[in-house]
Amino acid sequence: MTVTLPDGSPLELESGATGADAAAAIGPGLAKAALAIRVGGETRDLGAPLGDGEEIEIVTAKSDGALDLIRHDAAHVMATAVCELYPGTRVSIGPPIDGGFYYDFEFPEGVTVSDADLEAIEKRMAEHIAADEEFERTDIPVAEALERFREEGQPYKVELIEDLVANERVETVSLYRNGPFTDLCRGPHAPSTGRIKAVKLNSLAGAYWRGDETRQMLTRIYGTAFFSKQDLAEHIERIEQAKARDHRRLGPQLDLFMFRDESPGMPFWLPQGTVLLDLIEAEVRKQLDKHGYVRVDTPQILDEELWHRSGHYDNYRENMFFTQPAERARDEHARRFAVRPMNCPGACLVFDNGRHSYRELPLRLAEFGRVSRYEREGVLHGLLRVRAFTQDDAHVYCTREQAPDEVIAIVEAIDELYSRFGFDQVDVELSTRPEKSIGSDEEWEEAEAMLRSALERLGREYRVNPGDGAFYGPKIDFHVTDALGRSWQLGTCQLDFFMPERFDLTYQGADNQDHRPLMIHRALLGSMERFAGILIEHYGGRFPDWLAPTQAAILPVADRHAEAAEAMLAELAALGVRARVDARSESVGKKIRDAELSKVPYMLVVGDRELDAGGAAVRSHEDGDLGVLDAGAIAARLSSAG
RNA sequence: GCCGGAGUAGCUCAGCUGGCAGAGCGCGUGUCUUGUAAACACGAGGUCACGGGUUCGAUCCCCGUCUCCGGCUCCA
Repeated sequence: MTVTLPDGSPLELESGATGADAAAAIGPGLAKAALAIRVGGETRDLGAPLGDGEEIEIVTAKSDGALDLIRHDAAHVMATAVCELYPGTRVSIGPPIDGGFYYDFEFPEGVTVSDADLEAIEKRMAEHIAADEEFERTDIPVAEALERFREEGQPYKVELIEDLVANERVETVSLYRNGPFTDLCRGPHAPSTGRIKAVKLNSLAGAYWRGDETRQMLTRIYGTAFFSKQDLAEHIERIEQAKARDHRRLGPQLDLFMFRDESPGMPFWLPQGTVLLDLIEAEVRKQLDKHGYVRVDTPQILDEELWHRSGHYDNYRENMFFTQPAERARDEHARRFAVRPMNCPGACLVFDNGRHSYRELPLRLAEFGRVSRYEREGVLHGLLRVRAFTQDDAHVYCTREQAPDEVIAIVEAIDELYSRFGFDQVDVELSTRPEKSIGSDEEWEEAEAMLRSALERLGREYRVNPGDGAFYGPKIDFHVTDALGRSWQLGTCQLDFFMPERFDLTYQGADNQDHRPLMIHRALLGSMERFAGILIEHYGGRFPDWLAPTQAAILPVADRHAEAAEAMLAELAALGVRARVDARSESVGKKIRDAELSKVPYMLVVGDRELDAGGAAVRSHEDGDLGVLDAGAIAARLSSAG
């Protein structure tokens, strides 16, 4: 028979030949390097038989997806080690994931495994890898497999097989054996465990069986595997780098913000961080002005009744803080209040003030609105998941005809704003009706169609997230990719027919009749604080000149230069430069070092020579020595960079 | 909320099998008057997260609570 290689050339093989035979026929080097075979894009075991006329490709360490293959192998090896060390362990699933693999186990009653035990598991894995055990596939009938796993006391495997039968009507399943361990597995696998050249177990975590909160909590062990020790070392190095730019570390280090036990999940912004927030806000305001928004400011505490009207009480109560005045705390008939988790009801009350003509629409009400949400313990994460934050929120009231143009304008504002902060890749997601929601199917369909058509008019590619919309309407979410390649959700644009209904909002049309406006909820950055956290990580705390909370550190050489340094500070401040003076009795070297560590982009040394020249010796972190410049030249350099 | 881990000076961390609490940095004071990534000396700083228990005696062992870290679930 004949198969075709990737370069189009034919390869003659005896009928019944396998992937391994094909690799051997091409050359002994390839035979040794071969891990699997790809047939028409589908990866299979090297031992799988080939068919006449198939297009094949030998998978080696260099192929796409090869890492996933050995990481999957490594997951099996880990399960092997774990089952040996903890007899009676029930195994579940162990797939490769981005950057590594995991396997979920249920340990026998009374056994707890902790990070300290990972070393022993790793050691046992190393023995199986050194033994270079083969991965051996067998296909057996479902009935036989069920019996086998029932006998072995592996209920998770039994459940998986039962689901395969129910969902995919399979009649046989495949088993893979390596050494003493046999697992239900679709494959494919490399020929043997020795192909894993470097493996490391990272961490331990609880994980619900099948991701379901109501089901058994399993113990997940995370690890990673590579084709060389060096690749592993580089991977560890990358993780270290990500740690170094973690905003939770940089925030306190650079005096940007802090957290305190007195208010878990609610950041305290320090003077330096507040400057950063103000700078971010200024950029948002530019977009507001450009796109015809007016700003409002509404209360954070509102009557509980309002939240019943808006639907939040029914759909969002678990995440809300409630509050009442002390003297009424015990009076069950007293008015009850809630701290707002969203700004929209307040905006609706603003719209409800007075009568509106169709000529006023679209009415774009923007608010930097502080919201508070009760997030469950265990989900808080630095600035990225908090209990109180400021949304760069806005609610656009418009007619149905106006809505598509409004959505398009919002997408454009988002693109402009993100690129200002160095994010050029923006991914768009459309989320549709969730289970817990209000309104009719027809209205949801109309709203979803409206969002789709706006995206299509923009020629934007987007992904659909079924069931992920807000309870009052479908939404478009905007994601950016940061300097480390991680994706973050920022902005959102949500269409809402229902809130105007619930608040009985109307405008007077050209026909002199009352009409219901449509409402668009939108945020460009989402949470100001979260965005600041993302920016800290994106730039690793080393902000561009225009965004640095402190742009220049003025460093007097000796105590006698302090006065000149203060004069320079005043001059720069007048020119809009954010500078500070380091007047400590320390050496210049020390002051430079401290300024560098606090990631100040410019250091201005003021000594006898500079006094004569009427300026400061400028040292830039980026470009080094810039010579002596006066305040005007320094300010010009900073503003041109912005 | 769930699983695993952690909490010692402002920060980073050491502290053996239970026996009076330690370092570096930072901070304060003094000396030096500093020239492009760390001058020197001295000093102050602690309810060892909090509450209970075991013990002659607890930072250390046990129980509970709070917070943080890695995940799971959740993220409207």
